Amino acid sequence: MKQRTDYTCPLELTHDIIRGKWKPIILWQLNKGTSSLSSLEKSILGISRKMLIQHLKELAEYGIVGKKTYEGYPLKVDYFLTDRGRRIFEAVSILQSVGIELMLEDNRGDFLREKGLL
Amino acid sequence: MKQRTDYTCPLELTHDIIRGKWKPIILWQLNKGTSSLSSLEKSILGISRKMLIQHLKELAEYGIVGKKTYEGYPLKVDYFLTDRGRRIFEAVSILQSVGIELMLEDNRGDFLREKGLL
DNA sequence: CAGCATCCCCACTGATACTG
DNA sequence: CAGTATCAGTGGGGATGCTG
Repeated sequence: MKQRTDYTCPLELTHDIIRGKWKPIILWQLNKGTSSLSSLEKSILGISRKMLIQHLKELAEYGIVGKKTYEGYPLKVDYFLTDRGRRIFEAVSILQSVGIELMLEDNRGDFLREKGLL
Repeated sequence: MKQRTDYTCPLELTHDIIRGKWKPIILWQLNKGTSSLSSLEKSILGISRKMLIQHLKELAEYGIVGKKTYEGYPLKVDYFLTDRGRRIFEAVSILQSVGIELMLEDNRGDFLREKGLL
């Protein structure tokens, strides 16, 4: 993600980092314990492998996610939330609760039930 | 902002709403009490009037900001955070603290001092 | 002071195919 | 299974000028 050069506030820096379309849902899945590329890919509706990797890399650059690579075949890599990632997750968690509220108002309770959120 | 059609999670809905480049800083300024278009414009470095209005409108559509128009000339309009907006502000507030942390690590303490954040 | 209309660019994203 | 490379589209956002 492109970073702006003039800031009014530090929050713009963080926002530029997590603006990416899939960033919050990636953090959400990581927090749930999903840790491999392929399981992340399967758990996130509509994401492509390219974007998944790109977003994970950006999140790692800013110390929001960590990565552990294991030796040998088949290849195995675990992604996880860092302490900082867990702090950002708190913000994502608020987005989730507001999202549920918005969907309820919009008569999308069926979706929420499907997902086991109601 | 374009909304996706397939969701893994309600948080993606909220994220699509606040993804806009200036949305968080607008919420931040509104929470500080900045309420008119022109004062918002002046307080946010780099924003254009077009984007400011567009983002305010989108935030209003989802009940995150409210708008009060006064009669008479000169025109006067006040924007403000709704209850929902204040909840989202909690998330923005987390972004702010992480942003400060990131800037400190990146030796940008001078910027923070200029802004009175240190 | 508040807000709308247009034109235009490029950054973000998606699709597809290939490699260790 | 994890990751890279390339090409193409599109819509988000910047600039500018006009209106109530």
